[in-house]
Amino acid sequence: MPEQKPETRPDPNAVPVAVVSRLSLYLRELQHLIADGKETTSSSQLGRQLGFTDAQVRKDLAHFGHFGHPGIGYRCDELIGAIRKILGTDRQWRVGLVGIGNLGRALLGYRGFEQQGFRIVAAFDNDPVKVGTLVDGVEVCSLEQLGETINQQQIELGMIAVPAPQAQQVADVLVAAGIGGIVNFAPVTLRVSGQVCQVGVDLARELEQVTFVVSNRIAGS
Amino acid sequence: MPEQKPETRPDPNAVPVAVVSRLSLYLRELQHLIADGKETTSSSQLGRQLGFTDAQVRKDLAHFGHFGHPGIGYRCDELIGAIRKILGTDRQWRVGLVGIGNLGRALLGYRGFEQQGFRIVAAFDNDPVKVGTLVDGVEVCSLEQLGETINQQQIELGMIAVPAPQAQQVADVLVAAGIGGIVNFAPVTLRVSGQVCQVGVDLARELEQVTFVVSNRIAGS
DNA sequence: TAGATTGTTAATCGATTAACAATC
DNA sequence: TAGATTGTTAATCGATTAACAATC
Repeated sequence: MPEQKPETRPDPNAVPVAVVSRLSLYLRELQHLIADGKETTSSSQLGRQLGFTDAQVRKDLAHFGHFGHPGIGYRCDELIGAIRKILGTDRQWRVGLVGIGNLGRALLGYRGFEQQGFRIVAAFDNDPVKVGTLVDGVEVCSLEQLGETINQQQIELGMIAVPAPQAQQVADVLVAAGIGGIVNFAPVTLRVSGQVCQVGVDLARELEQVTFVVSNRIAGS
Repeated sequence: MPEQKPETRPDPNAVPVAVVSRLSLYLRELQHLIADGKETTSSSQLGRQLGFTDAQVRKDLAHFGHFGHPGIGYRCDELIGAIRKILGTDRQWRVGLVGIGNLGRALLGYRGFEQQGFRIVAAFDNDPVKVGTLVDGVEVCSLEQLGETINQQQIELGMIAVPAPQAQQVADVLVAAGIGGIVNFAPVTLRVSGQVCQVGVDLARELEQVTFVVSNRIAGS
């Protein structure tokens, strides 16, 4: 009797983070292709546009299943659906935003989130002047209500946009409230339980990557 | 006669980008240590706090010189100076910001840039209502003045915070004006001349990295 | 069919880690 | 000195690329 063919559902820990990060890029590119009226694409086209080899594109996708059609390529809409399912963005995610300063306000107003399935449903700040006000249609709550609201509103993801010194204690509250994952915009490395996924975004750091290249290019040439 | 010992100035292309990206993290951590009154640290301490091995910390730094003291470790202020020099942030950089929407305004107000040596000296938008106004002390100029102003104001770096469909043409103008590097916040892959360093920051993409982990953790456990 | 393109294996390449002599 | 920690080499590990049979 043949063994039951096991579902190709790889241990997510076995998938390199670099692969997942490229998956998002493939998704963006496919969305652009669809917008341009393209029905299908190929690993070499995707690779060319993003600066990868065709082999890498195929290998990355092969981690998760067979999405292509030999001789044809990939159907854009099919692959978009597949990648969204892999990334978990085939549904809406309820997001809580902590810190309504300059950056927080921008995140609240940023249209790019909704397009990809993210909805900021609650905002928090400890400035009494801001609490109770409506920013982009979302009411600002006090930080004291953070844990409580996470549960009531069924918030699954948190974004931290508070000043660096406050970021860790906000993270602690989010974790205690059972948040699933955190995107942290404060320039500190957070210590969170291994149960909670954390990604850090440091805007100045991105600029530093550029200055390294620019400085050394000028010096070297 | 002994050969002139060549300056340890490695081909910047030979330094993996991952190393440079960690350099920024070391810098942040060292700044926190200084703020806490610490004078010295060690590769194992830095590694522990950031989640790397001690060997990796030493190897990364060894790409650029000998900054440590055997038996002692690293002097925080010394290493901060060394890393800033490597990253090129031992001086101020003049930055131009294109796109004064939600995100652009936040970038203008973000304090984290100045702390690391970045100064936004010009802002651009093609909305006539915004042109001429003052945002965070910076006058908003028309996009038509972009190329001209880059040169007059000696702007070396550009940040793009316009909607995705306009990002490429903004990048083209920046490149034509001789910009050194670009940080792009629009969710598109820009095509720029190889002479210009480009880094992309896609906020939704960061969230997708989190949802991947959260989705699959829940599914798997 | 001929041409195109996938999924996958094996080979290559590069990055991380472990270990240790040199140093303070 | 003994203990601590670096810088560096060699060994390991993992990721990328090249190549090609299978497929449409």
